Amino acid sequence: MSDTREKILLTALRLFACDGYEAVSVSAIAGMLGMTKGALYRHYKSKREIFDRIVERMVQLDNERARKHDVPEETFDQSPLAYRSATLDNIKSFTLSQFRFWTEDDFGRDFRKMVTLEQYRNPEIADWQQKVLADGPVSYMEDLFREMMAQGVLKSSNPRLLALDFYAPFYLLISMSDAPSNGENAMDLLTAHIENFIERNTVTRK
Amino acid sequence: MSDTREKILLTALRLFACDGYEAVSVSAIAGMLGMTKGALYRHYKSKREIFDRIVERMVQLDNERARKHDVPEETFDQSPLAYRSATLDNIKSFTLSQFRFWTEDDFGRDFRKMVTLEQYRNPEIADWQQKVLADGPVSYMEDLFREMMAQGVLKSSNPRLLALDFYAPFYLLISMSDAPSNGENAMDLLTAHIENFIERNTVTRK
DNA sequence: ATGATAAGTAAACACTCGTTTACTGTAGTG
DNA sequence: CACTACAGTAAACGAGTGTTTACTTATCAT
Repeated sequence: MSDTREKILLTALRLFACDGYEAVSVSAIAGMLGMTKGALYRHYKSKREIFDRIVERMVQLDNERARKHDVPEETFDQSPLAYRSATLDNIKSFTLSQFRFWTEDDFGRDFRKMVTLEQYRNPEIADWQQKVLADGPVSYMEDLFREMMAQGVLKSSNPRLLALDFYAPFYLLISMSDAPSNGENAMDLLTAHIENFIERNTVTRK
Repeated sequence: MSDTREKILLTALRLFACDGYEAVSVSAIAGMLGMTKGALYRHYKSKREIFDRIVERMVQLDNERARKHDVPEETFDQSPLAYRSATLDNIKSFTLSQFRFWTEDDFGRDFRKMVTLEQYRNPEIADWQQKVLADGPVSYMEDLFREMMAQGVLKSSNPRLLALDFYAPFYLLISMSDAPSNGENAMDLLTAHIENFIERNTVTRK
């Protein structure tokens, strides 16, 4: 069955996430699954193919999550008040969900770590890292905040700076959660940051 | 002369910063310097020793910079007003100087990248990364902000959350500066962030 | 039962790894 | 000049790399 194929992919990802692609040997992957490396080549035609299938899986997963969590169009037609609270709640829950994925979900966490280790020698990976984890989210939030300022939901200010203020703690807390010691209160800190951010930047209603 | 020894160290660091320690071969280091790997062993007794000397150098450099940029004690005796502006100016210039070091200085930038690539398999490196680049600066700023709140320089709020708000953009902009495309305006964005932060959180003087 | 198909092992392949050894210049000193 | 110390080369070492090959099982439909 193709269950072995899946186990190989996940085991390889776990090792790639810790040591990097080059430092992980085919023998190590096979050995961790209790088989010889010859058997592994029945399921993948090369070590590189495992890596490519992992990336392919993440791209697919990312598209699904983007389609699922995209801002629903119907909220635009609602009243400004409902739109405000709905959008802010959406942003908060979406952000926390994303954080959980990159820090607690096995595939998300391992893939993010692997990307971290491969970013400087693989241009495709570098692009992905910027698009999904660094510059991309900032630009996305910038556009969203600019729109919300125009609608009078957020106080007027520099939308790019505001996006940086909102997203940067998300990014730093991910890195801090990689240290085994202080990985527990990261979610609480992020939640407090988001609520603090909303309270400080929302137009006070009458 | 020991000039060759220095060239080996810097060349190895450059390669480690791109590909990671394991993925860089001794032949590659020697080849980049136009010599054979046998000659390299006249200057270092092993590949690992080069790595250790690099870390040793950074520890020493870091101690020097810490000693140099530490908050001068005399400012504590000055008037609250002078203390405030002096401290805030110090924080701003210190932060910008640090940012330049990690993004523009060859040794600082390469070492930071190498640390990024080795953090998940080297506990010593992981500790360093947290202490110098992630959790450490946040805790440091937290203590500083708590003190400044007690002295009435900053508005009262959660000092840890405030430290996160201040430092996280610094951390994210470093990552963004690694992408070759958008590495130019990072300093400007960081400057704007700091000025914005100071303006928003300083107690308005009469 | 028989043949086919898939999944596994063990060994070999050519190559590279980090490291060591034997040898070659070459500069400086008595 | 002879001697020493150093910096370099070329080659070999054993171990490990990704990959291929020949061979062994076990499952399963006809």
